[in-house]
Amino acid sequence: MSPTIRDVARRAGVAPITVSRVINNSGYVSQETRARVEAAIVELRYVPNTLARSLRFKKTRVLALIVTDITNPFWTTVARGVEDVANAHGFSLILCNTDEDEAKQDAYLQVLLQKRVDGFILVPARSIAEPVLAIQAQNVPVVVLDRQIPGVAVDVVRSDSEGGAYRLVTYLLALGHRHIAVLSGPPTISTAVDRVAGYRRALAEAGLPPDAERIFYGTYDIASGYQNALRALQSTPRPTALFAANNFIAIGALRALDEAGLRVPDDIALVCFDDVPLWLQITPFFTMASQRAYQMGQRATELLLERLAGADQAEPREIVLPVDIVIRKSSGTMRTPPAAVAHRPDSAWEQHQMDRLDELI
Amino acid sequence: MSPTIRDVARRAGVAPITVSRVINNSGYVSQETRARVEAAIVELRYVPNTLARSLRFKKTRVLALIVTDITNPFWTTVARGVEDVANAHGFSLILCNTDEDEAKQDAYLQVLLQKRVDGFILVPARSIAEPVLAIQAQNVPVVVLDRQIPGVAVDVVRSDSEGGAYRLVTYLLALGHRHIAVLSGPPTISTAVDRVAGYRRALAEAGLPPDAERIFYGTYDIASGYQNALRALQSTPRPTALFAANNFIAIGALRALDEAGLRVPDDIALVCFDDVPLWLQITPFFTMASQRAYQMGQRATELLLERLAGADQAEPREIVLPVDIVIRKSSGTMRTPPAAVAHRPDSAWEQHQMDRLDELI
DNA sequence: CTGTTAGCGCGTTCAT
DNA sequence: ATGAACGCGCTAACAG
Repeated sequence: MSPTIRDVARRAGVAPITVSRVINNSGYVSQETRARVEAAIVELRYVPNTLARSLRFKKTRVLALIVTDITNPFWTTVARGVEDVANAHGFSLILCNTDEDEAKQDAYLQVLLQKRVDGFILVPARSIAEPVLAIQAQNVPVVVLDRQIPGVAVDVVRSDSEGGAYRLVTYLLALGHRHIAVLSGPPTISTAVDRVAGYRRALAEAGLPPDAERIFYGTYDIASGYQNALRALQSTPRPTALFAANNFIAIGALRALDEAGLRVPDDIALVCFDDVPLWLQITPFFTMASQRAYQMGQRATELLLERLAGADQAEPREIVLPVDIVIRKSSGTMRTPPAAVAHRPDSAWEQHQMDRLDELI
Repeated sequence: MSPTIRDVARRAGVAPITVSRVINNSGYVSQETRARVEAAIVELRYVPNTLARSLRFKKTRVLALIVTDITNPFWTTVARGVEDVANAHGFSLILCNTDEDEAKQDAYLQVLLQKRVDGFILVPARSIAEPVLAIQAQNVPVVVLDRQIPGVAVDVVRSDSEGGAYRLVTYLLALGHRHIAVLSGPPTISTAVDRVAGYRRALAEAGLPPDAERIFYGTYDIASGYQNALRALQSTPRPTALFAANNFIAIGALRALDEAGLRVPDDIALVCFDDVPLWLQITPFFTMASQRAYQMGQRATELLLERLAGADQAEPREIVLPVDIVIRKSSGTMRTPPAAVAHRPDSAWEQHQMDRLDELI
């Protein structure tokens, strides 16, 4: 069907291997034959077959990125970071979406192993060892992203969830809040647990009694945020501030508060983890702990590429990126302004968007 | 390195082809040998090599989807539609993002052709024939999504941009607006042109003079929406309504209006094409022409799979999906309410999200 | 029911 | 500077 290296060779009156040399710039080829071969390639519209090449090399130059929610801008930003680094090194990327569903995740893992991708960047649907071990059993390098998995020797890139939560809640406490509820994600995921831990540390440090705690686990989506916000409002005394463990939870909570007739921040404060996307920041609103999403993707890919380049034996590394506390309106007026960190975009794309806007303003 | 069919065969004391038959459930294999083979597969953690299989079959069972902006929820929704249908038919999906950059697009096309994907779903960065012809030259089926390309025999799935724009602007006219500006995308892309065409038809039909037209081409991003909104505000008399040709343009425009001290809809109306994502609809706000994004992805994939299934010779088809006009707050109060179509989610996922919310409300 | 042969497209090894 | 032979992992076609 489509022409092969043989067809080109015949056309140019040379041996297949000569065509190969032309394509790959390997070995010696005279100017003249090279020209003939190149002409034949154009005439036949020859396109090299990566499949055969990969079979030969046992390398595909393809990486896989498995995320849990492709509709969340946080993850698409991470994906851009991964893709940019991968492409810069001549790797393609296959992006897969699990919806936090373990069955879907495991199905993808199988398919990708069969495709012989050179490496994985995995956001595990649950903080357990099995999927990582399954990959490692095939001698394929893997980097775990965003979440911790206890007891497994594997590279990890994540944000300081505990610290970010701690600082965010501490800020609320500094504003005078004494009844703060946390709306978290699934207790099976380390980030959800870590953010609760940061919350608890802040409360404890402030000397609040244990019964001040209002902890609501759920899932990392809008519906859960809505539901748990309603629950939180039932607790007595009613919280004066809500801490949402991710952006979607915050959006769901905002809707619940809106329906309950509560204005943010006048009637109740609302802060969250994760950026809402740049383009929701029409009027900067959410006070939040902003993860460096793009950078997370970059660093994870760099780690993976290092493994591929031969750092096979090196000790597993854990990279914990800092979280930026961004003070805006949803937390209300502060009495003693703490040191606020300005929002700093970390993707070229995001930077570009902001630059374009800045030029115009 | 990783075990092959041969290793399994040796272990089980059979010939390689027998292992193949077990794996693929093809041909006859006795219960007993099957059991031995399966045991060997488990012991060796054997994973079939898709590369070799694809080389043999000249089929990869992989589809490629090339979109122009993966950060726009419209496109991730489309991608879900594609992926769901593809997976249901045993196909994997490679998702690529071009940022409306032709060079990036063409680079991806080359890589994907080399990977021998079985088919393409392409959102062309520009409405020109070359990229489609390049794919067809390799005898690979391709479906063009969202945009028209004049003079090329190819399957197309798109929305009725002209009609949607017409109805949206007609609605504004019915509200009494006589000075309406349109903020569109690149004149090189059919949707941007079509939406302007619908706008013009509505104006003409209302008997407005040609000088009532206020047309601003740009790009499909926030910065462009911001910039063109500012320009539009300069025209005299100042428009009383803006029509943004996509969601990101609307968001940029909203920011411009905010900075200009204009409230929507009290001081100026703002309507747009494309959904803003579900989770921006905290308080339903934008009046818009909503494309059936998920369905677009589905239909495109179905068309592509039909071609793969052998409908090779069939005439090119063009599927034009209707656009739903959704009346909400950003257009202001109406005097004579037209027949508004309720927003109807068309993805299982979106439906799920809404159901969960509805249950709770 | 099971095995042998051959070839998918490419590139390394070793000749010439 | 160019080419022949071989094998990457798998399976269709044809024995047995």
